[in-house]
Amino acid sequence: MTAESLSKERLRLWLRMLRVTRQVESELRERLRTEHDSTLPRFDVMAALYAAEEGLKMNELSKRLRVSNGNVTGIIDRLVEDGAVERIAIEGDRRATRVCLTSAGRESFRAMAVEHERWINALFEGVTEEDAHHIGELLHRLPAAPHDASLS
Amino acid sequence: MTAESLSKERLRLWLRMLRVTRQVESELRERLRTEHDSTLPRFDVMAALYAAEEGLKMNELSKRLRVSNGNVTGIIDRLVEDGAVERIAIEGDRRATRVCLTSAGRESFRAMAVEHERWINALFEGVTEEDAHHIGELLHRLPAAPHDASLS
DNA sequence: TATAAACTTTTTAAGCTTAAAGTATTTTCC
DNA sequence: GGAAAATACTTTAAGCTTAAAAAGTTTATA
Repeated sequence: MTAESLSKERLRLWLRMLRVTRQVESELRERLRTEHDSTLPRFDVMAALYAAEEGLKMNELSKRLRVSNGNVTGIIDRLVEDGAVERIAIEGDRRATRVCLTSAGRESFRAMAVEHERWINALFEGVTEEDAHHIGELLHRLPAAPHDASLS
Repeated sequence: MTAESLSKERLRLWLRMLRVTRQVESELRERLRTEHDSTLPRFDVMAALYAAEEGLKMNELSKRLRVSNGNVTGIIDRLVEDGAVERIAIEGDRRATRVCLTSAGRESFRAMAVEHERWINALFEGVTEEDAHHIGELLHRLPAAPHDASLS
């Protein structure tokens, strides 16, 4: 195979991945909106906080989700308004704040997470366990393989 | 395998796809910005217009890119400002407009497209032609497989 | 031919996203 | 101790994104 055709094949693969990912994101966004009055970014933030027993600092959240600092500030602002999250001062460092789910936030997340997994399972109906495993392996060879295992 | 573990495996696959896709998008966005003073949405729109000899109506563009009408309006507004695109009245239907790349727009897109393919090829360096082909096939089983071949 | 329905696009309001600049605080190190 | 650098976060400006509403135009139909 020529380098030419390899390059084209990789480009095709990328476009296909992009299309599938956008479609799934769009479905998730729609359902979070209509069924939970929420959004995908909010869900992502809440998932990260749910997994962290003691909450996270803003910059940890930002690193973990790979989004900008300012972006996290805005999303947290809104989650605080909604009563799902609280900012807690950190002893001995007045620059930073720790962010935690409130118990209402935890409850709300649990409800979304159960459905989220159901939605994904349905959307990926055509994918067998073997397929999933196989694609997963191949994805490791793609960019952004988790250099930091804690982020994957 | 239990339905339980299949569901978990699919969820893991989704999260991995999402991570890879976001990483690649982030790289592309960064390079379009620094090297071409452009953005990914602009690139997508220009790609669609480049492929359409006679340009496209706004709603065709919107359908093809799977983004909202209002979104397309804004992107086209900015491309028109930049002189990359022009709106052309359609004979016999004063509701619609046809949108075309200007020759400056075509030239600018060509330059970006060449590099874009190079970037993807480098980012997907670890993927052989076989892999690419294989994942591509599997992706057909995922949601949003092109029901309309003209959109893939 | 009216007028209702459908279509095409833009506008609006709200939120997400980034990079860059700004503010405050802590750490480094001379 | 004090200046400089690093760190943590927020603000700002610009653009992307959506859903819903609005405005104008065309088509269907009664």
